[in-house]
Amino acid sequence: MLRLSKLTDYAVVVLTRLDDATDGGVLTAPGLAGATGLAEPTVAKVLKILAHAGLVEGRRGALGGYRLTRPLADMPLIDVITAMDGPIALTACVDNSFGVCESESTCPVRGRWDPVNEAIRRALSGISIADLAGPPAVVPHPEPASPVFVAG
Amino acid sequence: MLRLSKLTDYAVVVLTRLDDATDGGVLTAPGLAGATGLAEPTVAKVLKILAHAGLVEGRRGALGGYRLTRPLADMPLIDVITAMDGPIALTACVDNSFGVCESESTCPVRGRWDPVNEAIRRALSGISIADLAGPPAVVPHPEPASPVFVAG
DNA sequence: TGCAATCCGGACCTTGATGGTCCGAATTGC
DNA sequence: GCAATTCGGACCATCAAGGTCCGGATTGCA
Ligand code: SF4
Ligand code: SF4
Repeated sequence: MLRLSKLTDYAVVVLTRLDDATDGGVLTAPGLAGATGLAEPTVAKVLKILAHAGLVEGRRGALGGYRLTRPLADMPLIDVITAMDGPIALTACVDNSFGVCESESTCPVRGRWDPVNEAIRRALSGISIADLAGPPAVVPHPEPASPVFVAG
Repeated sequence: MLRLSKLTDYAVVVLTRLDDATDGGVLTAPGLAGATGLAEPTVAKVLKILAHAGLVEGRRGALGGYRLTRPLADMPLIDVITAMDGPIALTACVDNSFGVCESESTCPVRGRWDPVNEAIRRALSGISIADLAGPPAVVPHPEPASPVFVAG
């Protein structure tokens, strides 16, 4: 259903909670688990992946924990999605991938999905995590469609 | 990876092939399978789902087959995705769904995904199947981001 | 110096959805 | 009446995602 993975969803929740203590302090994985209501191993896994992508920073040892590397306003949503779910790729044939699709030779839409991917990437790049956690942002219907393709 | 299902991809392929004979004629499922290089049962399944959604029309009996109900230019991509993969729903908490998420009570981003869904829906509504099958449509980078949220 | 707390990395298994296949029933043209 | 074709549903296999667990490394404290 064009649904992103649960881990990505949890990542956003954890990131917003992690914003509660950004002033030098760190939060532990069990602490975040308790704050978010998620299972501890799951939160730990999410934090590990986020740390691997550089979105959060982990400090080991006693009094260790996780800390944001950037304010949430400077963290676009696409970065989180890319970190958790991998790059945006609606179909198997992206960029220059071969051999993944059985009918790549006779397919008339071979490589035509790239603009669609670009459109979604652009839509997701304009949204930051702060927008998802901030005040009840209103959607003002800015423009009807902003067409991506030029009519041939 | 924010990837839509293969069936949706195949649906687009079948639809573009189905456009080859729209002038009253119909195409059979095995014929389309041969033209697309996909397995016959898979094509049949795709056509059944598309027929159920009203995107194609099936005629039974001898000399039966499938036919497009609309030109591809009037068939936005989101209709095909909705027909195959169901409605666009990035997370479990869409609109007014309860009980699906375990941490729906303590989640700070509860319901905040709806604008994101809207953004993607809008991006996908501006693209038709004809754009995917037509000439090598150029992407002109119309606007940088077209922000969905208003800065609070 | 020893100990406890915490992150780190990987491997493992379980589950759910998806993809793919098949068969019987209904319908239409000859 | 017969053959051809779609229609509808059920069925099973496969795969990736979700979730869990353990050992090792690092840091602060007594
Ligand atoms: S080659 Fe065609 S069928 Fe294969 S993944 Fe690309 S668009 Fe889909
Ligand atoms: S309530 Fe929160 S955690 Fe649950 S699906 Fe919605 S955004 Fe995700």
